[in-house]
Amino acid sequence: MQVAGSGTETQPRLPLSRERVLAAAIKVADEGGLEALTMRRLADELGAEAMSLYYHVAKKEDVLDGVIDVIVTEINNVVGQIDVPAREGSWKSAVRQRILAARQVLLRHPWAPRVLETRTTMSMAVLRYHDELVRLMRQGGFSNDVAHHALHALGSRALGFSQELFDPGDSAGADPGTGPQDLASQFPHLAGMLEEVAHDDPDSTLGWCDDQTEFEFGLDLILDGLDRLRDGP
Amino acid sequence: MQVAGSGTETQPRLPLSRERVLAAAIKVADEGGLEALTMRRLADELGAEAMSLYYHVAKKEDVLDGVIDVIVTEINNVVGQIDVPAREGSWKSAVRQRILAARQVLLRHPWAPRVLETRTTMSMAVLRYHDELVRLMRQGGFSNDVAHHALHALGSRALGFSQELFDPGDSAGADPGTGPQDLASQFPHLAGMLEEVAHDDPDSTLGWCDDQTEFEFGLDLILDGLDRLRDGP
DNA sequence: ACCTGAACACCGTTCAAGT
DNA sequence: ACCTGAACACCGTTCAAGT
Repeated sequence: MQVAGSGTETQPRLPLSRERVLAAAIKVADEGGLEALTMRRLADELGAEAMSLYYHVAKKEDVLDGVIDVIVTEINNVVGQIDVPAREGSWKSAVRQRILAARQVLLRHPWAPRVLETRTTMSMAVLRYHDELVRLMRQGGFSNDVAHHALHALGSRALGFSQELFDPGDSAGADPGTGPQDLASQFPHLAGMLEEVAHDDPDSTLGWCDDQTEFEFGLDLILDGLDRLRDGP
Repeated sequence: MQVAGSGTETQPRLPLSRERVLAAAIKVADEGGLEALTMRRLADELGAEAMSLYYHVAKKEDVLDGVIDVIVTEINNVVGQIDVPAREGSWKSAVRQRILAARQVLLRHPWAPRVLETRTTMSMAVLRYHDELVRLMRQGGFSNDVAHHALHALGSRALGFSQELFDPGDSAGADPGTGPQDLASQFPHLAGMLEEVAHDDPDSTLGWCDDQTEFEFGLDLILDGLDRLRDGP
């Protein structure tokens, strides 16, 4: 039902813009997953035709680039409100806090890491985020060389997620005998491990078995290792 | 030009099979990248029609599952030839060797990690690979609990690759002033770091800036950290 | 300037039909 | 049993045309 208006002003719909397109893209992906994000469904969300989008974005890849920029900018805003450490040795908790804050943002957009990984051009926002990490590490006493290694070692963990290829809590474990042979007997060490740790893990995050506890374990392992390397490789 | 044959036997082309389809899929992706791997081009490679593939595989996802299984099986074969450690404390080099061997296989299929990450069902071959890692860690004195954490901490590194969101050697660095403002002044800490490390990195591997040295640095950081946790969290 | 309809070249997949 | 042609529902994208 269209509000026809009184006279000459015609505003049947607020006009499209790059910002509106990107916001709608995030909404569509949040609600329907990444496979729902097509140009046609994105246009639907905006009450327009697919072809109209091309006036505001170059192509679909441009939408994906833009969407990542919006999300990482949000991360930068959240992270910018975290205090910089006063003490010298507190680089670790400062970096840790930022990474966990970034993670909180990405948890609201579980599809975003997959898009982030496929970007070929470096987003300004991603550069800014890492620039800040380097600053904190330098202030914490790192050499440039170790800071550089640190960025590589952290990899995608720097932005708050990690790739889990293997989900111990899912396919093996629990009830054995789901396969042609008994899984537990095919993979005895894995099965034994899972039996003992009783990996009950109801929170699946970011789509992989990558829950908060395990993420922090891996993160701290790396941060502790880096801490030992300060002031020299 | 078809070899017509002498009489009644008609073998214009060896018949399709799941194995042939998967082998062709790997070939197509190796040669043309992941975006080249469509059902139609895959059929072309086999001298058949796209629709014929569906007699041997259920759907495209099945092709991707199968292709990963083939590659990780190859990894398992390579890794199976590595000696198991005699000494007790050598778990680390045993795991390290396996991971670096897995990496060598994946380096020949740079598109494979991206497919691996999107699998929803756990491959038997991936289970087997991780079962072996757990075995080595248990023999090396790890508790099941720490071994479990270790798998999570390694994440995709266990199979020889890591996600690099940020490529210091690429967009920033080198010649400044490519953007609207000077990149080096926008990201001073990053620029300073890059200037000092003079990151000349001609080998791009797996498609990300994730070269052998940096991969091993991150891997060793994690393995060393794990070593300290043996026999207790 | 902003938006659209029709059209193009491609997808994955189904299904009835061929041998 | 194995393979195929025609067809369907969907993509991203172009381009000339509308306001």
